[in-house]
Amino acid sequence: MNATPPTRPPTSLDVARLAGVSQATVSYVLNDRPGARVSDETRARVREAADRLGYVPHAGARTLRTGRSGLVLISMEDIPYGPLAVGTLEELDRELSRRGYTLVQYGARRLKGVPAARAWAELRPVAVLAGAGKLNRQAVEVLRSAGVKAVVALGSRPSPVVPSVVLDHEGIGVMAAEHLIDRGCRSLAAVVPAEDGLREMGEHRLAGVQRVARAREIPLTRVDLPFHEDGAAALAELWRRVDGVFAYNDDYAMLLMAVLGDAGLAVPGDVRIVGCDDLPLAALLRPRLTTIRLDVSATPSALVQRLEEIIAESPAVPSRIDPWTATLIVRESS
Amino acid sequence: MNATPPTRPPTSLDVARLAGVSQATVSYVLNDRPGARVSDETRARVREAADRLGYVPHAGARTLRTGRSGLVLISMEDIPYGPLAVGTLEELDRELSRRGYTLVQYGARRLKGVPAARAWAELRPVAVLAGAGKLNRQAVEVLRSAGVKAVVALGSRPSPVVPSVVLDHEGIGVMAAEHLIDRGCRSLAAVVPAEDGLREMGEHRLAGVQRVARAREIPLTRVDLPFHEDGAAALAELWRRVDGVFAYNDDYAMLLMAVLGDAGLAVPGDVRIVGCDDLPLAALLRPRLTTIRLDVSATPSALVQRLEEIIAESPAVPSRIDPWTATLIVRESS
DNA sequence: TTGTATGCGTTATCAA
DNA sequence: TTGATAACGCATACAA
Repeated sequence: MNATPPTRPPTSLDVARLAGVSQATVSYVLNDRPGARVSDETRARVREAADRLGYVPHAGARTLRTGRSGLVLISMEDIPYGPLAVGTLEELDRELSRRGYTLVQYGARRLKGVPAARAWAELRPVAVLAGAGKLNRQAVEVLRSAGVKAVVALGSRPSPVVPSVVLDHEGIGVMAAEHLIDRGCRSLAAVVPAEDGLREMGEHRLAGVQRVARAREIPLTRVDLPFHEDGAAALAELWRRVDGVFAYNDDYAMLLMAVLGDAGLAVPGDVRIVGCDDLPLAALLRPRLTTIRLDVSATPSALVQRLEEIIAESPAVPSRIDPWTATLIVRESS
Repeated sequence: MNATPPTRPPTSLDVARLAGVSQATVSYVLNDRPGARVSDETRARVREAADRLGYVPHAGARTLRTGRSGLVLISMEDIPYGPLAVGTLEELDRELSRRGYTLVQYGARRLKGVPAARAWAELRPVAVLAGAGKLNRQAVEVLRSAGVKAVVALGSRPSPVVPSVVLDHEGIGVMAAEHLIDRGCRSLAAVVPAEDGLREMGEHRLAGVQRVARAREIPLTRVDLPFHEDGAAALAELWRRVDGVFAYNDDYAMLLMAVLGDAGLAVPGDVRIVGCDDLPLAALLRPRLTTIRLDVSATPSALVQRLEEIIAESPAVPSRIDPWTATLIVRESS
């Protein structure tokens, strides 16, 4: 059993010694600074020495010296789950690292009474993306004061205090309602999930449905529903009174289709259902499900571009609010 | 429009000045070091000054000074998606932050030819969790040399070079096969997904099915399948030749149920199907789906405990390999 | 009970 | 072309 080699990680000074140059020269070569004029031969020696030692620069030291960490923090909890979010996140990561930033997902729980924003601030990130709910005035102030250039909210509504990436849940409700009414539905229901993480988005989608229903004078029933068959089945009477349901998302839509089938109702004959998310699974249903998909394909690059603008201008107080909106696509497959 | 206040973030020295004490005292108070004896009155003054300034310590500087970052890195790409992974990750985060560590999800793509491990090493994390595939000998060497105490692989098989969290995919295949055979199936098929991210796990699950089939002398057909109806439907002949299918997971199981239904085959009358993952959605199917669930509820705390042991012992070369295995639960709901 | 001094690894300024 | 040298913010051994 070998004794533990308590070897320190190699530093740029170690590299310098091995290459027989000064430590400053190492820094010049490895960052190939434009201004520095170092002979090709020296460069090669430095590079080889770094390789041999397995030299890896110390991010903390660099951040301390330069004042820039290059970190972009995004909070884990505030990203809705599913294939859409995963793909978007990967694209965002790609886009950011192309420009020299590093995307890092970070927990957003408060620990021992310390608000999450404070933990984020310790890393001195250049930008923070987090749920609108967590970015109250105080949190933003902590971040700003720690030198965070860009604070961006993620949510269903624009944040009053920082620029926001808005997922247009109301728009989803609007499209769903119009779709159903255009196809002859005259009595609507809209599901609001009774799950903690989903209720808020559910209410925003509901708001969109409400707007259309009111404008077109169609009665609308709000249905608060946990994701269980029993609860949905218990509402059998309700389902007989309506001819169109916006099910919140595809999962709920599938739940309803199962329950309505059990209750002897035909879909879409007796009741039309619209889901949301365009889940691959939903395409397997018989009959096929009509669904609404958020098109966020353009969001990552647009977001990164705006981030760079904000970082460059570095406005202490944002002069204006700039919500972005993802666009909707209806995918009708019945 | 206010001009940008180019205010530096406040430092502990700023706090010291405002409180009328030395910078060292600030450090003592804010970390309440056991050894330091500071009067309650001074403590209060320091705390108040820190609050007033919105002082947030600089993680990079602290890391540089102490040699410990407290960061635990986990690669984003190597976490399979879905509700199970999300819950596990949250639990892991909770568990780690209780012990003073900070979990951070980090991209695993290589950027401009720089291997991911090098980017991880720059942050000087205390531990790195990543897909077994990314932790080859060289990557581990880079991490070790950068002072990473614990490197842990995530995968379907124990890594030969570092301790591993093993998700027992072979065990899943074994259980599925035994389940089917015990219920009278005499001709099996097992799906291997033809998607890049899934194929490997598919092969491991298949291996388990194969083992059982061979032992019990049951014929087995391997079915490589992309997630499309058409491909599955084209295999109509195959489905008629078997009476039991392990569908890889619940998504594929639902795909098969749709296709088999279209082909006029009864489930489970003509063909039995076993899925995996225990998706809430799968419970809605008629007939209900038999599924296998990995029980990883104990994994986070066990993992963190082992991490601390490894960090404490700090073995330069791991003296032995310690795979963990998640346990299986069959949830039969037909 | 508190202050002084030092060093962590890096980048960047200036002089040689 | 390259090499000293200082400074970033913090924690800590030691002196007062």
